[in-house]
Amino acid sequence: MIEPDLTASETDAGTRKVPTQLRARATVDAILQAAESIVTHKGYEYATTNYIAKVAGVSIGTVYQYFPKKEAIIRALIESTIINSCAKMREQLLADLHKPLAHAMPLHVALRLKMHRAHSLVLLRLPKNITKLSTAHEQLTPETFLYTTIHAFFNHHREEIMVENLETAILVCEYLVVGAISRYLQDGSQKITEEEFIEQVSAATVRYLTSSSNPHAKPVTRDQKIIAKS
Amino acid sequence: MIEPDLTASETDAGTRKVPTQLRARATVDAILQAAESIVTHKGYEYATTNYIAKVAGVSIGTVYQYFPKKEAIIRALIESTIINSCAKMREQLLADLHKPLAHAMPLHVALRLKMHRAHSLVLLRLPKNITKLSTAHEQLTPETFLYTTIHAFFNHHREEIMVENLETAILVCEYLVVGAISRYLQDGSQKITEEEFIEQVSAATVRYLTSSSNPHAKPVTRDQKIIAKS
Amino acid sequence: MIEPDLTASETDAGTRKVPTQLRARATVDAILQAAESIVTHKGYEYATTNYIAKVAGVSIGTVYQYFPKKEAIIRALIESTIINSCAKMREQLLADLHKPLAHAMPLHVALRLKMHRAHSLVLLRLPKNITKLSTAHEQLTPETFLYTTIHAFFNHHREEIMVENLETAILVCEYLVVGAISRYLQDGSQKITEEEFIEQVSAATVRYLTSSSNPHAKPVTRDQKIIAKS
Amino acid sequence: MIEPDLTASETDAGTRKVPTQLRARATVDAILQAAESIVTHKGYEYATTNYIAKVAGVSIGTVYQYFPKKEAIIRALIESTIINSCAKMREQLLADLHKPLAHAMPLHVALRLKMHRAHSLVLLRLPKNITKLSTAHEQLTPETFLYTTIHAFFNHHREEIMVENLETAILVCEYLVVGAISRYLQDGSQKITEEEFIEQVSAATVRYLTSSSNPHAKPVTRDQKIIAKS
DNA sequence: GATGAATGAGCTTTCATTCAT
DNA sequence: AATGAATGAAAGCTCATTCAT
Repeated sequence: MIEPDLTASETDAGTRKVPTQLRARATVDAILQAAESIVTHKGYEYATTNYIAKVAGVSIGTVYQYFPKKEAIIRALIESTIINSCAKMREQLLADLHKPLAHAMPLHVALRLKMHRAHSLVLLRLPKNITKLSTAHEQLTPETFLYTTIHAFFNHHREEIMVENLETAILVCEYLVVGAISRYLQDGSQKITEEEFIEQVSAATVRYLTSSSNPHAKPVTRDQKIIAKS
Repeated sequence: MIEPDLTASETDAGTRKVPTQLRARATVDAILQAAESIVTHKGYEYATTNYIAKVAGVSIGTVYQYFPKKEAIIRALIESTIINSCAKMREQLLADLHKPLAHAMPLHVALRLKMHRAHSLVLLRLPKNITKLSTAHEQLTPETFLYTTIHAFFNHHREEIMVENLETAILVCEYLVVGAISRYLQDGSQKITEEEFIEQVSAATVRYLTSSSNPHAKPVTRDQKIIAKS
Repeated sequence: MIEPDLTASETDAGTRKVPTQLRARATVDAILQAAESIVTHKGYEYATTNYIAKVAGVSIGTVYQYFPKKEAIIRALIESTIINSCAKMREQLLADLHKPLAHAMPLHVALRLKMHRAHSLVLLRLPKNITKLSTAHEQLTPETFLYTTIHAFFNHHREEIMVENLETAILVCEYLVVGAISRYLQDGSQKITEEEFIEQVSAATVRYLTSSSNPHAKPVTRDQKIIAKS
Repeated sequence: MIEPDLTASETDAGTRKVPTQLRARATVDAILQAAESIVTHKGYEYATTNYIAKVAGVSIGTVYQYFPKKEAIIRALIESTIINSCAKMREQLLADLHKPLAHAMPLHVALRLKMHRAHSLVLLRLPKNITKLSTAHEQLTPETFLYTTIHAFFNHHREEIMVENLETAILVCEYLVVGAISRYLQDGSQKITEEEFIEQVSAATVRYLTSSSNPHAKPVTRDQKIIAKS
């Protein structure tokens, strides 16, 4: 197991509870890491409780001391992965708030791709594929967690965006970006480099946002389009 | 497929074998339909062989007469679903070949959405989530089945498309359209109507294809395209 | 397993379902017998599903083909034991209907003792000790099953019985007889022979029934008592 | 018991050991009370060692400091319950020694009912249902504990009792009274009030004891008794 | 002594698969 | 060919017990 008193020196005069809690925390982390590792590298069907315990280096009894049922392990895994990933994405979104869309978007797509690559199965597949989990996880999605920040980000670029309804724009961008990343990751065939993928998807998203939403109605856009088309 | 030349034998001048083979075909279909129904309405975890047999109205022994293992049922289900769906899409793509992109794309997105809605789990989730199946199904995807047709379709609209590399354009469009549809279907929240979704995603795709690859250069892009194309 | 076509000759022209059902019936019986044997000879705590299957000579899967959960095995065991035992007791009670109480009672007590000896754990201990079973088995007791017959029996001897309230008499007799038998069987110490036990308990019951219910009020009885006491 | 001479050591002139032992006594009591509470209110199957520890407000390690195995907790619980209950019953039996049977019996039945109601599961069910305990507990029964006193009580009423063999009379009375109480308590149906139950069972017992052993012989019985006694 | 995290044998139950009929 | 009873490896989970702190 992981060293139980790594930080014991700092609270040596503290209660006995501290090392206890540290040890427990380490155990929980080991279990969650084992679960993620198995799900990612071998597939959800291999994530049996006994195997998770084995990989985590603890006994099955210990697993059940911290998680009442297998479902709870997966739930916790999804939760912590989403929270961690979203924290990073939120950070970046805020950092890039003042950059123009065309600069910020590729950075955002790149980070999201990185996040999804690292936790692809957890972020994309587990929540919706395990029927038992679905109900409880309807709001536990990266989208929900990021919504406020994304909204702020889009709002900050409101003038660049030609789509009338901002809500629709946000939603469709989410569908496009996350959907494309998801397909890209699932599609093992290396027909396109990561850099190009990021560039193309960002470009598509930015164009979607910055062109007028109705290409047949708005004169300004129409002109652009006519030019492009001619 | 299990009996690839079954329809061929139907023309065998009414031997005693025909009704037998017809019955076999009916049994196989019943099993596949039962499997799809269960996967779609109850979830993959409910698709046990015994339950599939029950829903199909045959005995478990019969199921194993036609499919050597459970995996084979799922494989056949995916295969037939993909083949059927792709046949329809191919048909439409060819029918719309002569319409401008901006007209054809929404029709295509709408049909794909319809196909995925009907067979969402089969088309999107089963293949990649059942680790054991993945290996054998790397090429068994709608994309592979549709590739030639899609390529023809895009080629036919080559002059409308500003993206230099057509392969890239095709790939990215697939990622965007299928990805977005997949996310939309998984996202139960009805934040956007189907019509609007189709319109927005089509618009995004068309703009991606028809805008110049460098969104910052104004009219020059058109020249670039001409240059690139010449 | 038990010979599946023992009686096949009689229904040889019958459906294929008959041997099937016979086989299934034999399996169910084997399971129930195994369960009773284990509960009786080793104790309820040894009645694990795997061990029951082993003793029954079937696989654990087979057990679960006939019983949805362990509880159901025990339930079925109690049920069939009670039904069989009560059928025999009912028969005897009716046969002895016309004998005077003092003759019929020892016969009844003897049979009940025999029944309880054979199925002591099942009849006496399982139903009330397994918390999960209690609820469903509140009316599934030998008393409930025998009530009508016992009532008829007592009614037939109404004139011999001095207890005013017949319901009370029946109830108290049940408590006394079954309770005493239960204690006798649990008490391994052979301080009294079975014959004497039967005689004494019968005597006690008959005296309880045939003496006046209020020894202080009824003159006839009182006289008897005064005589006895003097 | 675990500390059989604890009360003795309390007189040890207040050494440092006394508070320690007092605490130990309190801990043991807390554990036993927790065990009884769980067995009584939730059922034996809920009496896990961890849960007992929790209810007792001590750690599982502490439980195992006082009891080497779970069995020992149950054993001690039965023991202390029996000892306490029997002490009370012995007291009353001696107090009622000089009352006539017909007066003393209802009082005794009432007290026994009260004792059994309070500790029904412990007194009646635990000892015999836990196979592992049975062996060691063959003599650890209320009957064994009370035997001397009951014998004295019956002996004191010897002239009232018509049953020739006093040992038999005592045994059968125990079977009848305890058995009936046991059934009455298990039978949740309130078909009879407690008062009436006590009255009826007492009456039955008294009649059993005070009637001649041959119910068909009229007054002769008395002579028999005199003969038997002389 | 006291704590409670950790252990692991063993329980209930499921389900893909086999095989006698 | 069709049936469905039977199989048994393996899953999820419990709980008496141990042991480092």
